[in-house]
Amino acid sequence: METPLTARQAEILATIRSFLAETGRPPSRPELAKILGIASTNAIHKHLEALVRKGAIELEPHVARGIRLLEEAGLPLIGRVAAGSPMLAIENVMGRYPVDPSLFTPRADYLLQVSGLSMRDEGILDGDWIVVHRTSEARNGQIVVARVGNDVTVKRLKVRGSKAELIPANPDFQVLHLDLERDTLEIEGIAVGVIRNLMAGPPPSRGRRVSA
Amino acid sequence: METPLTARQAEILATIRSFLAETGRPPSRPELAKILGIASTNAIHKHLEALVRKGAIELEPHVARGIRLLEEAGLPLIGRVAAGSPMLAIENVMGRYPVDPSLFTPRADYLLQVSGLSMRDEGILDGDWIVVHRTSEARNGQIVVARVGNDVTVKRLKVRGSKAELIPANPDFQVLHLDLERDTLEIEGIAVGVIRNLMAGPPPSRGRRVSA
DNA sequence: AGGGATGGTGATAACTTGGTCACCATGGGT
DNA sequence: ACCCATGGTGACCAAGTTATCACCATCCCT
Repeated sequence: METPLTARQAEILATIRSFLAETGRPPSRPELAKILGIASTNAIHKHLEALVRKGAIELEPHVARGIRLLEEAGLPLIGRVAAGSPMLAIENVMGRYPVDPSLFTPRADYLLQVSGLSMRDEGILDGDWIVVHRTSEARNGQIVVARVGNDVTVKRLKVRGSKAELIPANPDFQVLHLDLERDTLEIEGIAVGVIRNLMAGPPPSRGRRVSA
Repeated sequence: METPLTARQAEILATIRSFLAETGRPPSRPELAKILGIASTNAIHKHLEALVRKGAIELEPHVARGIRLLEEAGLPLIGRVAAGSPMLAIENVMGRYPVDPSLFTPRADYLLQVSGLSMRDEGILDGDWIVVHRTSEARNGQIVVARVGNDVTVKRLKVRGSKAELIPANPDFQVLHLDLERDTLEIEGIAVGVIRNLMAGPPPSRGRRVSA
């Protein structure tokens, strides 16, 4: 979305989305007008034109229900995270994959490819995708995606008072001890799932990836 | 689908499916007629009525593009497999989940919930879902879903001549040796992926499940 | 004070689409 | 030889739908 949508336009877009999810077909202008409590289909028409201008939808001219949503489908897969860059920065996105966010709870927001074996004993292996729910709140014992300085890491979290521990699931790796009054610990999200592609083998882990 | 579709009806259905995938909206009758090289929209109309009778689609009356596909979405999750019953028998299906078959290669056909830790060192844990591609052909070294007698099991396959081995990934479990001239080994499919729901914990593995 | 984007009413013309009728051809089953 | 389901052509109307006109109100910005 190049230009930000107004509140009303976002409402129209959300209505289109839910209509599509419920009925399996895009709404017509009269249908949209009825749902939104608008008397004239022309108001809808102009809203749709605004959404086209702002790149949110496409309209097929002279075609009934010719509305196409232009959102990117699927979840972004995050590979190596450039130092200091926000997790979802374009440079970190390796692609989008058709994973249904509602398959996991809480809702999945993105995928994070793991490198290394520090969570091996939790069944998280090199190259696996962690399914991440974006949140800054995590509870003790949850597997979190954390940012410590410039590094992004996946570990089990344990907090007691001002002391925090990031605990690997592999005796070969060391627990990371943090003093919250001195060190910065940012929670990027919590791991809600794992996806492994067993036949993806060929390119065996090229490039630095987020260390688990 | 209660009644089997004719070849032509299946073709119509496939056309609707691909039109929907490409444009995001169901086709109108004239559009279908044009794609299929049919001159009269009435032929389409009668085909659609046939598809409704056979339970393949629903039609919203007096609504443009009011075609709804009635296929079950997502992949079936197979839990415990009743002795001797085919893998996909209704009694074995615990539900359907929105997993995109094309996310894995070769294409995913169903999900199989694993019980036990016999594949622990491959990062396959108790309760994980194995993503399975249905095939009777497997190559050496692949993780297969195999039926030995009445048991369904997930193991790594190794065949040499008439001898076969089903190898667990956990030293606490034993390799299963088979003589193909005496024992029956049916390959149900190969594992192409793993999905783990980290927050699904609550019901800790109730009921017998397919042993890995 | 004026201009422009946004959000809306009401009406109309033109086109798209669904529903239906009459009629025809083919193949399988009785 | 007959019936019947399937598959198709051609034509028509009613309803659904898109597109466009004139006109109005509010808010923000210069």
